[in-house]
Amino acid sequence: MRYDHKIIEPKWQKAWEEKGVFHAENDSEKKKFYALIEFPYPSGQGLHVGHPRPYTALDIVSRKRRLQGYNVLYPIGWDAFGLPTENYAIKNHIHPRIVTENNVKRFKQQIQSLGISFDWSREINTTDPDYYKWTQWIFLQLFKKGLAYKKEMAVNWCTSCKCVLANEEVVNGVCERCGSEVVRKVKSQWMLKITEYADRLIDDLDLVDYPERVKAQQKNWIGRSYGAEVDFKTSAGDILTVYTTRPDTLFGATYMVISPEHPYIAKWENILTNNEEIKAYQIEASKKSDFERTEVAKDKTGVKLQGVTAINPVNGKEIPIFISDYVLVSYGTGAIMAVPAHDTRDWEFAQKFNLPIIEVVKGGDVQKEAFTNCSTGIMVNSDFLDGKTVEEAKKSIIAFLTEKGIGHSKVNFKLRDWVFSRQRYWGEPIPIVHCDKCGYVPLSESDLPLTLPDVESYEPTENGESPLANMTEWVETTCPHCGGKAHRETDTMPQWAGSSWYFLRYADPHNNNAFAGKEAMNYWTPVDWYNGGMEHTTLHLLYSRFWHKFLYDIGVVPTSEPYMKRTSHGMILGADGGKMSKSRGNVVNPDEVVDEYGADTMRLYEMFIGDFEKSAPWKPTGVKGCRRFVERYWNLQDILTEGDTIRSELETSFHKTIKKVGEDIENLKFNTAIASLMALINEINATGKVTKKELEIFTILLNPFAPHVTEEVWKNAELGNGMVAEAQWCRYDEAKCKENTVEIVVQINGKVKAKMTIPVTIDKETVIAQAKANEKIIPLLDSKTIIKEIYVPTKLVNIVAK
RNA sequence: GCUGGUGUGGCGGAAUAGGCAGACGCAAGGGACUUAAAAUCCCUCGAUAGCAAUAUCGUACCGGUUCAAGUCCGGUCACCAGCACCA
Repeated sequence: MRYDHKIIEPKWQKAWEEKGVFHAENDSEKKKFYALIEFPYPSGQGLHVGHPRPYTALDIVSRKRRLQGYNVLYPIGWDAFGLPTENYAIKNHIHPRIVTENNVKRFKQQIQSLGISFDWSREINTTDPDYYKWTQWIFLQLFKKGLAYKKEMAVNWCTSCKCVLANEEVVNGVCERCGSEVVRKVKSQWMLKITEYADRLIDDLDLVDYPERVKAQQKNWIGRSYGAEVDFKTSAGDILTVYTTRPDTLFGATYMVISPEHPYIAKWENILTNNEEIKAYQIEASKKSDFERTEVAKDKTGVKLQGVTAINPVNGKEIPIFISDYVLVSYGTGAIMAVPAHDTRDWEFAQKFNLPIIEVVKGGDVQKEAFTNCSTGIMVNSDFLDGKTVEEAKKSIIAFLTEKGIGHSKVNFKLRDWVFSRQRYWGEPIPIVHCDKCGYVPLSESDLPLTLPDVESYEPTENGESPLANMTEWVETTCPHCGGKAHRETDTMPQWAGSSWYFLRYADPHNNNAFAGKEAMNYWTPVDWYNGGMEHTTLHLLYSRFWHKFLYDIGVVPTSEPYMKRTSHGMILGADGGKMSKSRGNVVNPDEVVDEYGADTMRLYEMFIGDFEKSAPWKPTGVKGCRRFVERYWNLQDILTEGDTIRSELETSFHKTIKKVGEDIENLKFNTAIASLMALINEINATGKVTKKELEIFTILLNPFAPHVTEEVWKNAELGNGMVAEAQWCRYDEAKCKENTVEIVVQINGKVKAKMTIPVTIDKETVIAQAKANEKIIPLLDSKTIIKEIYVPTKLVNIVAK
């Protein structure tokens, strides 16, 4: 019998789909398991071999769970709104809907050829009005709770996409998608108050099982810091409030800095005597993009405010105020107290402007550099704080400030609110109208979905308005509140909207009355295991946790966290070790691999390639090795003999392998699971035959990895007709995982000198006596004194001798 | 600079809880089968010395703990990812 994947694989894929064996049941008594992968963006390029890595990984887990008797939900859909599709549509004059349809068709066909056990009956698409109706519905709830608001502000503007970006979408000063320059632009934008959830987004990470690197990155991004706000009196009469994480160093504050955008500058115009100089600096600062502002980070610039000074509240000293762009208007109060002795930036600034540096924490040489270590220092030059540790000083100064009413403790975050509107066509319309009388008015829920109108041209406009703005007929409408004239919001939602809640829809994808039914969510959520890329840690993953918490707060989802467990896969690189990309010419198309070697081989190689969490280069010769393994397995059929037991000489190996494969799948160690199966088949082949029982067990263990060939062998060997319904995951006997005898090493002074086979039950004295009697050991111990004898059961004997 | 991670043969990578470093696979070399090639099967495969048995060295680098260190501790270097004037 020849192994022909081209016949076997389509045959089983068809059989699975016809029988619906992977359909999850909503009314089930069984235990549930919800596995989730990040649903793909159907791009024009189709899949490359990187895509199937996470799909295959969770497919293995899902298939194993089914064999263990779980009711498994492993769904798929399309995150289909977004710029690449829109740009393609513009270029080729095809409607984005058509482009999306075509791309989805191709993606679907590619994914189906891999034999992933997705429940296709629950397929969703974010661009489907029946779907985005609920995306809009959630937006309305956010609006009603005051968490969606419109604000005129400086935003990130991608010069190529002609569209605003969220902070999370700006990477190294350029657009995350297209790599073009990002500039600051003042625009009126819809914002979501993610900052309201900052604390919970950090604290609730304790409730979930995420990799440390993911938690750390989210915490970092949210950037919580503990400090104090302190009021400084100024000669202008106004109180200037600063935020500091080092209130303990207040006695060392020798000047203050406010950001160039600080509102007091305009307020003080009549008092200040160097307005021209100040204005010139403000203009200079506003011209710089964020990128430039960080590029010149080392060189401090600024202007002293002439005519206004401040008073240090603890020692009454008069200190100058500067403006400088190293102070950001968007963080804290936009103003700082500068303590050059204990802050690197303040130190640099003080050097340049020749300002006094007063040491208040002992431990460094503050004339040479700022001393910022606060774990060891002791307070000096600080009146009532002298002699205290930094931590003690923090507490007592905050108590002092609070008592005097000139300060209080304060928590700050780096996280900014989420800029939520996009000046593009291919996204969910924002269901809001603007009425001159009533302001921003939400559409009634019964008017949802607000569908995207067909437009002639999707081109982004030069003036920064959405292409929808030209659709007068659509834009002009009546106010749902007063019935008067009003116009629709023409910006659309960002790419991340539809993906912020999609996993909920899978629980109940055809529900017309809610985004998902309560019972369905109670049963299926939270997601048990979510695998996705690291690149989404501060984007999709953070956004969807935010939305979910909001939905929890308004009582429409049953859990406060959406995903119980998160794992992350490494990238598949090109054979040259670089990232796969068209321009490098190192892209491998899975279709070719499936065609030449079959989906089972492809899946095995995807998993065998290396540590799942690390990136690894794709090697065509490695694929061959996996194909050989599949054929070796197939050829077991030629040496099949009757027998409903495992032969005794293989018993230990089988039990060990069952244990190992099962555990490795749970721990993302697919590579070693496959390695142990390879080792077992080598051992079987060495005996020249295989019993039916042995083949059955091997087939079950291999099934999650290589589902097609195992189904075929299952049938050929007359084990049954379909594994999904019939097979059960194998159990192992812990006692049988251990050999009766074991080979141990004999060391002298930690170096291996001999090996011997002993029964596992042997006692220490006997082993050591045997070791000393070993013919290789006797001459080596000759004329030496034994100092110590160590026996590690089943491992080794070590004789320490001089 | 801060945070998280990584460093093991020619290559991808293994190595419970400190106990034989290099599992499994790839590549390479040799052999069998074949008219020949492919496929398959068998053998070798960290370095150095040796015909060999064997010996010495070897998990980025330096040092430490231990009978025993890839693994633990202290320090250094390199690389990857994220953040970065966040007071």
